[in-house]
Amino acid sequence: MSHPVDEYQRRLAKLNQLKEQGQDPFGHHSCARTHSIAQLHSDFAQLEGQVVSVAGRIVALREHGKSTFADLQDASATVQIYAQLDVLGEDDYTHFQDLDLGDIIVVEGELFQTRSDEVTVRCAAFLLLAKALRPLPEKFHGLQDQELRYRQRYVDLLANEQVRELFRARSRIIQAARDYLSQRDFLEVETPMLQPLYGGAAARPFTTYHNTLQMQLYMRIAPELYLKRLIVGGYERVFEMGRVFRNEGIDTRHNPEYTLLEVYEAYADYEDMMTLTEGLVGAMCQAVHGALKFTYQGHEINLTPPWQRISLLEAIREYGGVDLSGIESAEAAREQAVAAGLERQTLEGQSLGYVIDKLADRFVQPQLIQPTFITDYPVEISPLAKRKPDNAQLTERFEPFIGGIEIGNAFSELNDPLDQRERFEAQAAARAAGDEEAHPLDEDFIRALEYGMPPTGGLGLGIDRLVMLLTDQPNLREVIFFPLLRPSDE
RNA sequence: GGGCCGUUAGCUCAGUCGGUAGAGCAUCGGACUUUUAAUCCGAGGGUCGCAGGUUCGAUCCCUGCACGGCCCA
Repeated sequence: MSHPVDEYQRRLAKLNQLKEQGQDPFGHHSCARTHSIAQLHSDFAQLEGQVVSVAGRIVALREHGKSTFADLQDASATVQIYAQLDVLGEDDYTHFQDLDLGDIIVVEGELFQTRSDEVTVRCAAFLLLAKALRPLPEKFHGLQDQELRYRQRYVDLLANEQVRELFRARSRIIQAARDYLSQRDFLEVETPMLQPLYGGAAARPFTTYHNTLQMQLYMRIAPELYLKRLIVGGYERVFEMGRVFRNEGIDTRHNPEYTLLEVYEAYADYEDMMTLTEGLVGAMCQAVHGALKFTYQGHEINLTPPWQRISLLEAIREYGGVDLSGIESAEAAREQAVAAGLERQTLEGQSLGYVIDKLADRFVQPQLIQPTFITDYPVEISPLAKRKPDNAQLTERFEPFIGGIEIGNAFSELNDPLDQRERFEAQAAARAAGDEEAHPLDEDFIRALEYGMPPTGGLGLGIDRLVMLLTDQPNLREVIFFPLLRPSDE
């Protein structure tokens, strides 16, 4: 080799050499596995001395001249393979030595223990099932570069066991939520992701186009308005867990597409939704911690019900030191907010409810480490929630917070079609005034309410954020397999 | 959108008060039949993110850009 050859070229040459010898690693191979690798360990007492067949990726190679050790990894575990010249014969042993880190093989041989008690397969035969043309990341540190980890999650996963485990935890958490609801007779349903009109949240949508129908469509920002139509239709307990799409910024707690759980229960109200939230989030926590306690970024968090309940205005007074009692105009609230340290510019022209919400975001939310329900949100920022019986300016709504993070939103659903129309009209006015997150008016949804919707409690939970909390991750992107990134140059 | 930080070998990271760079792992060659972050001997591998500027000379200083991270909006 007069010229330096890079690793990819080296491996490609090996692949071509194999093909010339009549072997195609990517061809059809029967790879009858007798056991998962985890079974070799768990059932070693029974399997010792027997011939087993396991398959996986080579993640380590230790060559000793006339014998070679390899570590083979499948989805369940890792096991050591021992290849010996006098067992395999010269040709096969040479082929074994030609294997590279990352190659995927199937190995057959007797199971034994080395003198240091390592469970090991004595390789009697092996077959290359897939050639890895690219080298693995560094074996001890794995792949650390955050950008690469997200862009090439497959490498992150194959190199970092803790990342594989993290996403298994995500799956268990989601399964726990489904089980919890199914056991309580909630029906899992599916509603449109492509919608002619979007609604159910304050957010800007992604827009798309249907060619044949020649119409603009929106990716849903929430399933809410469809799920409530199903309550009108007579189902009493429904839920949907699925992706929603919001055309807004990306940060440690926002990804443009994320997984939202929405639950609706007829003949229930927002207080029932608090109880449901406590039970549901508790079950999700149990699924990964086996208890109602966990640690998030150094904070001990206890999910034992009942969670703290405090109204939005009380919370602002208690946690933020801003007393808005008696304040009725947006201007007066804005002055208070600016005095407290909010930027005037962001509050200009906004409603009283908006100012209150911003005060809470800034001064209250970060302090809500233990699970807390903030209740009684202003009606102008809650266009789908029922008003409080004793105060028409507030709604029967709450947001749950854990670890300083908002994890959901819930209310007694507004079922008065006449009030709903007025709310939509107020939203239209807000939109005309420049609020791009205001709801468009959905005539068909009002018509559905006009057929009569029973009193209903509704709950939305941000699944990614809950997973982030329950797995102690500081960044939402850590719990989304393929977070959205700008394309790189390469 | 703003501020701060990062981008050096395939990977993990050092480093150069401005004189074109190092380690470990990985790779290649040699030794080694119970090792396991194997060990020992030897070797190759870099447009130091991209583009300009300052300078005799830039990976290092300056400006812009790209991508990412953290914080703020």
